[in-house]
Amino acid sequence: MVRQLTPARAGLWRHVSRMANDNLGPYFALLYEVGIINQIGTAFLEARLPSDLLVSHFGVVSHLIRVCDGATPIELARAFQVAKTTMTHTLAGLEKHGFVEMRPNPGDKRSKQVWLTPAGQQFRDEALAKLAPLFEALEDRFSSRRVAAMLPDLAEFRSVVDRLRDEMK
Amino acid sequence: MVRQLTPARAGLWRHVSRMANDNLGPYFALLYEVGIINQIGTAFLEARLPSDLLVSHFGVVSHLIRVCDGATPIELARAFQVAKTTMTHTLAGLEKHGFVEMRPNPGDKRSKQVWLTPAGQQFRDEALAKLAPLFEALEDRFSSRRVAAMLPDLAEFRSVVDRLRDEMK
DNA sequence: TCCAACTAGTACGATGTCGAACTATATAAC
DNA sequence: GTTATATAGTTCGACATCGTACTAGTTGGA
Repeated sequence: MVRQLTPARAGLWRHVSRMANDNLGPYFALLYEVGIINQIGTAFLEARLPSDLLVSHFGVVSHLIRVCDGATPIELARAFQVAKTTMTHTLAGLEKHGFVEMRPNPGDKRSKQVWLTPAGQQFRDEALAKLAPLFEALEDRFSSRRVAAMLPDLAEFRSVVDRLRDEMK
Repeated sequence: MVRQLTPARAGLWRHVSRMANDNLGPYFALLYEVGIINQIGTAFLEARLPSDLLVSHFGVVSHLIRVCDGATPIELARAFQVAKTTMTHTLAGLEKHGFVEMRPNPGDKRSKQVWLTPAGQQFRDEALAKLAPLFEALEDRFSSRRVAAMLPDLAEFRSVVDRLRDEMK
């Protein structure tokens, strides 16, 4: 999962972000930073997962543990904002590994429920354990307190963009 | 390019971000916000591009205009942090549209140079024009000044993670 | 000079994600 | 109750991205 090309880390938005002369610059710059952080974060996690498992698999298992076990595939698709066909694919992978179990939804015969298995629990625990030293190293260079301080503005911006997206659909 | 599923906008990291009880929370929460913003930003732009063109095409053209016309494919691949095979594919698309022109690199017979055509210029101008009203709407709800204020911390975090990534490779 | 190691670019196959189309079930309107 | 519409999930085909493997050309050290 590690990229063939190592240097630079530019990303989609760097270039555009230099357009200046108007007020678009900061928005593009934000998207630039955000794109890279997302990319690196995903790559970090994925490099510490079994080779045939992706961040999406980790995410689903985490969701079942933390938010609600027995969620339906469509709920999961919405939670992760992916197409439902993509969730079908992801769940098939998890089922093949024995990390989740699909059961019929007693309240709706069209639907199913996704339940975590002990193996799925273990998968998530191990992934988190492998991630720990990484976050310790991070803490030394950019404290979680500083990150926490950035969160409110970032969340508000996200929320604004999210609503704007729906309105402009 | 508009998603089949509209609601929620959760994303990869929400779930994990609630693990609490330790200092990992803020990091995961940041990755969650960042993932969504990136996703929405890309979808916004892509929805305003001709249907068979992606943000990557827009990015390459912007790069040629703003950073350096006549760049080599490998330079572009590094700049965007994608595999060189991906850049080959992207450039083929741009060439098919007549937006760029591939010429031999006079200094290295293995290599090529990518040059923008007038049509490529126009493509970028039109894309930016379509984007303008969107950013005006944004300005009303979350000013570019506020975004600019967020940038230094975000850029530093990005830089830290970027270096960490190389060290832990 | 010559050869080993490296680099630029492409071809190919694998895989993840998507939208469209479909089946089965649910819901709402009449 | 019947029928139209909406929803859950799958299958399928399209396509973007990736890694591997290859060719052609470059570079640096014996």
